[in-house]
Amino acid sequence: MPDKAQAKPKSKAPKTPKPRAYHHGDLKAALVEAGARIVERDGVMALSLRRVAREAGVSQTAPYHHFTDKEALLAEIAATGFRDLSAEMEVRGSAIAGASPRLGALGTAYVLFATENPGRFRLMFGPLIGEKAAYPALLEASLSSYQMIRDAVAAYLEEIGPEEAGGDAENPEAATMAAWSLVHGLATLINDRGFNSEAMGAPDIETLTQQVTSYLRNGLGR
Amino acid sequence: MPDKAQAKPKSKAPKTPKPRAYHHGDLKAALVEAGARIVERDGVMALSLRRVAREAGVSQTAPYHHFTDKEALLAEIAATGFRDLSAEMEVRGSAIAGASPRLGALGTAYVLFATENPGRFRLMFGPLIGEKAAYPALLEASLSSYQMIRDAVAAYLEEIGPEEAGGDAENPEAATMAAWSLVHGLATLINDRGFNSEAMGAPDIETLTQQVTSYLRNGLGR
DNA sequence: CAGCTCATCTTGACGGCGTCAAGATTCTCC
DNA sequence: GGAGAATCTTGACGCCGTCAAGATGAGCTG
Repeated sequence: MPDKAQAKPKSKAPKTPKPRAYHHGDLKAALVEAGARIVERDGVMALSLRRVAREAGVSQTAPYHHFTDKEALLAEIAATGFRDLSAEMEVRGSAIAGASPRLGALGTAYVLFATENPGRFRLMFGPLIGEKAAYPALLEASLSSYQMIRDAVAAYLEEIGPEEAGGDAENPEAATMAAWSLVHGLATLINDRGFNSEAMGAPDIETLTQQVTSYLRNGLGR
Repeated sequence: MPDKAQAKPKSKAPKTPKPRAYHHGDLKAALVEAGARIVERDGVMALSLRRVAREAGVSQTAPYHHFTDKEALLAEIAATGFRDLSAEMEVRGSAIAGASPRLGALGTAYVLFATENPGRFRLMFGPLIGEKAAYPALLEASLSSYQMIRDAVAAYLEEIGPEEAGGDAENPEAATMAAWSLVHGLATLINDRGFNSEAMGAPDIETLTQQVTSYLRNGLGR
């Protein structure tokens, strides 16, 4: 690497404005990105720390200066998955007026994210990360996704009114659990298909999701 | 290298009534059993082929005479999981009259199996087995579990009558997908908890399951 | 600028892993 | 009882996660 002689604008600031830029630039982010690429390309089981380091162009032990162990790197990749999931739900849901179709849009976004990013989805919920709550960034990102669904469920319960929603209007946790469970189970079963996904009469994933989630909406609203 | 002049097994049964009893007795079943024990005791990630062999008292390569590779052993363990799941659903559901409570009993059995056998449950649906359809025994066992749920859903749709069930009475696949998705997602989320399972107002898993599945039943029946 | 300090990255090594190759042991069957 | 196949063992290879020790370069203080 010849020219890295690029000097930063020393015009000011004894403090570096960038967070960190030592030898590599930003190896931590590069490792997360390389890991996510491997997971999606070759599957969860093909991801090894040495492979990630190789893909990032550094030695095998370089990651240990940014992550305490392999699991910590996996947790960071999973956290980016939750952030992307939240972003996709935001994109698909924010433009839609009406709590019921908005809830359906969130479910569609959830299932679509899972089927378009199966590697990271398996990482986010699979057993490769033993204690997910041990990683604050992962916990926060997952709670953020949870709250997006919870807010949509609460808005839906409020829209249909208290006499329809029963006591759930004030405590939407159980209804949220049902909604998340439904889309999460559907996404998991689609991803681990091979069982018989085409056997049912649903042409594509989007309509299948709406078909399945409609059961819950009808149930929620009585 | 020192003396292994230990007396050989003199317990010489002339005719083995069992299907196969060569050196070990029935190593294949012993390996599956040891593997399931390790998975439940120490988690999915702690299961290695060498460890299973050690636990069964044989050398590291002995399993290769009964399974083509590690994944094949995992698939066999997962298949026993599906068989046990079907058995538990049978036990809980068969004694119950009425399609609606019977469907609820199946859901409860499903979630209880997942929470009582989290290791095997993760094996059955996690990413450790790449192509699940590549193992006939696993495929058959999982299809058998699927059909138990499908039959219960179909019976329920028939009980509530065609005008309530809509067109689903003749093709219960979508409704089955919804039912399976709901309990499967709930089981997964409970097992990977640490997020916030106690936050909602459900005391134990059984009532939580009934609470959540009641949404779907109300939805299915109108 | 000199020099210190520390974060960063490297090389080398250790034990455990999945799996193959080759040899030893034991069962089945004629 | 002997042939052949099934079963199990020892040994080895390369990849893995991770630790220890050293090299390199950035930023701070004087």
